[in-house]
Amino acid sequence: MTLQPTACPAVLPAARPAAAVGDDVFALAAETQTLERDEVLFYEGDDARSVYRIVEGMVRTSILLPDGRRYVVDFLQAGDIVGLTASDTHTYTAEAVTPVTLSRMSRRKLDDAVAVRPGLGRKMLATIQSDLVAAHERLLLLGRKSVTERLASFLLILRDRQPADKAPTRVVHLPMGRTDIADYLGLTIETVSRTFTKLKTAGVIRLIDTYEVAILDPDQLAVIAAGK
Amino acid sequence: MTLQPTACPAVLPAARPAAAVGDDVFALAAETQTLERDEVLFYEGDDARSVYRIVEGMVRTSILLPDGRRYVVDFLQAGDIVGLTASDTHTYTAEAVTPVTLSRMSRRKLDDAVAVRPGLGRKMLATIQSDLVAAHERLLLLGRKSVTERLASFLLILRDRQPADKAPTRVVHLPMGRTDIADYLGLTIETVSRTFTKLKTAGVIRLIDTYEVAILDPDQLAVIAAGK
DNA sequence: CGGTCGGTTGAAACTGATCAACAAGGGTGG
DNA sequence: CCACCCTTGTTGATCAGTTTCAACCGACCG
Repeated sequence: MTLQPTACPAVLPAARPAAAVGDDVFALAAETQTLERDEVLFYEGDDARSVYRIVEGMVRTSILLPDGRRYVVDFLQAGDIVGLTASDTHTYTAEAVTPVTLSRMSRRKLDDAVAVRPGLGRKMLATIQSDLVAAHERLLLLGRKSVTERLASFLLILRDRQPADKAPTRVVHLPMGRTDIADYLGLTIETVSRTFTKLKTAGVIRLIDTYEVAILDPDQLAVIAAGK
Repeated sequence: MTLQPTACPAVLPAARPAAAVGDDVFALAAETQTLERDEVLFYEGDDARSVYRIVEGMVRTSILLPDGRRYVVDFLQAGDIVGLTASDTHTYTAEAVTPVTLSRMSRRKLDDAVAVRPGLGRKMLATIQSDLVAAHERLLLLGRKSVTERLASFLLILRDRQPADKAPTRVVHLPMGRTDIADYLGLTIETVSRTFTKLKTAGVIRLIDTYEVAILDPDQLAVIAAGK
């Protein structure tokens, strides 16, 4: 029995260990649920009665400051788990960025499953530890990186998370709006927009449309993301 | 069997569940090690062969960007665990802020202990989940809070982590230098210094000396930290 | 076909960084 | 034991980057 059941991604745009927790468990006893665009799955502070595994679509998790400032914790995709927390209430709000399909499982059932299968607990531990590493990388990004470096990092993160079947991943799909990106990177929408333009002018990317970016010079983008 | 073995701190300056993992295990089979001020415990990238529990003193964990920009991940105190990672190499550097005493335990031994005592795995899970919640709060802080809000939050975090025996916690001890604080809050030392002065001038705190701050108006400080 | 929403672009204001000087300790060597 | 130096923190002046305010544009919808 070991503490490192899965290898941890070493590079900065941490690839998510897709479905690390969900694979088996959610097959057992989960009901399907769907969400419209912008529909809320749960609010920060709600009782954490269920855990969800995303089947399709994108979910955004966020935290609000009393005066309305918002911070987007993460964008979650197919295979990712939402709502897993040590607390008995959710620490963030979860909403649908696109139409979403997900499997819901009661907290109780998941706990039972963990009791029966110790390997599951280890998988959860590994998943959360990799989330923590990703959070540390985000902290470095927010605390010490310039706007351009942040956006470059963001594009690379999204590219590396994209479904593998879209093989020649030169095109990054951005299902979320500029406001979401701004709240994820700690910026304003205007600055995000300007920085996209800047990268475009520099010849590093091409803006196919608002929700589609072509990476023209991946190496250069990586250099920028790494920090000058 | 449940996923929430310990209550999760609800308020923002998350109190650390002191020694959540270490209590029992490190009593079994650990050797003591000491560090001088600024001595390195391990570097980012080193093999993660051991896990440490701090007995006394303060340790800082940090990550470097290629060009020298630094980000302080956290300040760790007596009871906290250092070096616990899912990866087989450390994802950050750990150094002594003050002279430090710690218990060292090999990764192997800890793994064995976890195998024998399933409750231990759950404790680790809870500890890491609370770390993750703390990381999310830091992300909000770095992404969306002003300088004054950040420093106020920092003082409250440190106050709430202080040993309980120093009961009327109106005085916060800052073992670390201004550079460390700046790298923790994503600022420059000049800005940190100016902001201390600003809070002092506002009558919210008093600077006893460089390493000691008296909180004159805790309510006001909390209001500032919460975001205006 | 107007209205609304989200995104882009421009100009001005502001916040925090940078550059620079100075002060206060603490340690070391004469 | 004292003088000096080196480190760390504070304060001031200027600068740069990002936000804010504002206008405009295009797409989607009713």
